[in-house]
Amino acid sequence: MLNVTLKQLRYAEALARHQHFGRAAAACSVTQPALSAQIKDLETMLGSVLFERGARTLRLTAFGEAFVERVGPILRSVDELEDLARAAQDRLIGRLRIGIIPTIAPYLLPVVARNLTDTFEGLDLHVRESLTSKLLEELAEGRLDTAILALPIGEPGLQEVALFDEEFLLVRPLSDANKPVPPQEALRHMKLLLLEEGHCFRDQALSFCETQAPRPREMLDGSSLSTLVQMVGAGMGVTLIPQMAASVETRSAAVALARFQAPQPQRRVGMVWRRTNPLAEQLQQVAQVVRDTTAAWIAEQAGEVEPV
Amino acid sequence: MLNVTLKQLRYAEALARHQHFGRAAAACSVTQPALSAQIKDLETMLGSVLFERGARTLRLTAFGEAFVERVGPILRSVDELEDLARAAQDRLIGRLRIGIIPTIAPYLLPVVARNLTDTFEGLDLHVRESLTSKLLEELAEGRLDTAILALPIGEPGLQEVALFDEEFLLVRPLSDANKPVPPQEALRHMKLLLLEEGHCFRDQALSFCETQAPRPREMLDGSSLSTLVQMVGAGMGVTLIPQMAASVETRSAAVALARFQAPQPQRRVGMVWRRTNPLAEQLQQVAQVVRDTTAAWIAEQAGEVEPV
DNA sequence: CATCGTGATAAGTTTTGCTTATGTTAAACG
DNA sequence: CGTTTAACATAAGCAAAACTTATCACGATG
Repeated sequence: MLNVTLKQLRYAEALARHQHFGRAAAACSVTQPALSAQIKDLETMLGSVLFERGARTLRLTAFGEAFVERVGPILRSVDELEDLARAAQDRLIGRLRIGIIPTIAPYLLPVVARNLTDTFEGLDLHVRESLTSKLLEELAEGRLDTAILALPIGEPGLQEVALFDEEFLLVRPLSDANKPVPPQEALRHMKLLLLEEGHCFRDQALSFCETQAPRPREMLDGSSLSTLVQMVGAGMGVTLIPQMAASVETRSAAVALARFQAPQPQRRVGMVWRRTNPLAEQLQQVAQVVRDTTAAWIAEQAGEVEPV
Repeated sequence: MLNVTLKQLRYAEALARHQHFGRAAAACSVTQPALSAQIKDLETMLGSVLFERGARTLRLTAFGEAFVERVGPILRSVDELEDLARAAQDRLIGRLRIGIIPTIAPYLLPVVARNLTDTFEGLDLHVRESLTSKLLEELAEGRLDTAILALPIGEPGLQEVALFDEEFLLVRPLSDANKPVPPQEALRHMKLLLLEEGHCFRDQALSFCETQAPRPREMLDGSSLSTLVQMVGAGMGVTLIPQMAASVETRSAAVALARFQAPQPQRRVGMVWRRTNPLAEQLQQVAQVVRDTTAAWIAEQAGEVEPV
């Protein structure tokens, strides 16, 4: 089998340009015999002579001309390849596929997406909104680079980093606004509206209410926090929402927000990725951008709810 | 400077295809450490990881995917390069630029061109018709591969091979058809029509007539043998034409052909090329095709002129 | 917990490729 | 017409690259 090397192609191109072994060799930073040998090897492999050596002239054969004509584009493509690498090595660049759970995505995305694409110029951000289980599956299959969800996950193959903690707030009908905040244990007797099965936020809420066995009879499942809040506004019950959703979701509903006394329910939001992902360092940078973006924002939203 | 090799690109492509170091290595006919090392070197040079190694899974990084996507076309181009060489090595193929002098071209070309393109399938024949001096110049400059002209040339850098010898015939007005053929020395007193300056055939004719100094007064210069013959038919004088031109040029003119007694004037037609031309062997084959084609043809034309 | 699959690493050997020095050939020059 | 010069080929020696075999390390799996 033939075994042409890029070196030979570079030498051949130089020789074609300079029409002179010595100068071509100098241009390639090697000595003339080195270049001569490579050209000779190349010609031997090809079975045809590329260069017609005269005593004082060097000229391409017809075949050599056709050959060199094709060599140029090849070498340029290889150079592009090296450029591609150089462009990618320092900062995160190109496609980043990030999954976010539904109780985070709509609130986090608007403030974070802009900062990410500003920080990482040339970043091609792909976001997928799915339940935790599906995100973890896609992460394992390599169809996602990272995911933002509620910690802990506890998968051994996944690296977890915390982004921020946030409280859960009680959402009541506006008519209840001035009532005292019920203690934790009182919740189990109230009509608690929850997200449908599969949302981790549902489990976290149930956990806080110390309601071991879900009682489907009494709870209407909503497919989004937005729906739940509207249901509360209609007097169908109460619900919990994470703090980051508060200002958005309660703006257009007749509901009142209340903060629980300690122990306050809360969740830890974090980012995960495969431990084997070589973009780990860049993903840490992404995590930091999210942290920086959300830190002030979370605090600001907390101030909107009087501590009751 | 980066120094990516084709070998690395081939290994990377194989690894991307097989998703497995061992199998990719086998496909490349090397051992796994060899392939591993090359991939590692490649990644180090690029400054980015191409493959994400899991314990049981191997997956392309986003960068690796973009990289391999570009590698395919490059490797295919290189393979095409090797195909090009294989196609060219056995027989003459591709462009052949051949120069022919005007007193040969129109007669030789029709019978030879067909035979050449039949013999050398895929031959791309380019013919240039010029005077000897211009042909030699173009040959030296590499703008022609070979030339067919009258020998000898005597250039040290040129290889000469004979193709055939041919007589010069006397062209007289038809009214002179039955007169005896004038002896060589009588020609200098006749009104001899010749080609314009620069044609070697002019010099050869003059040489035969032993007319050292051309006498422009008495000679009208024609730019082609065809014109000369027509002038003879109009009674303006006599001329000489090479045998191969005889049947074509005298068919439509009121002239008579006559063969000289010994010593008959003649010329040797041959082929020349640069000694450094690597196509020498193939050019010898071309010469042989021309010889074979013309041998019978010259003899046949000779029979048309009675030996007087 | 032991085993297996898989890639990384180590040591040793072959191959490649480079450099310096010298040979060869043909054109150019006096 | 012999000498010089230009230019590529060849030779010898050496350094670096690349391959092979053998072994290690690690995580998944039963």
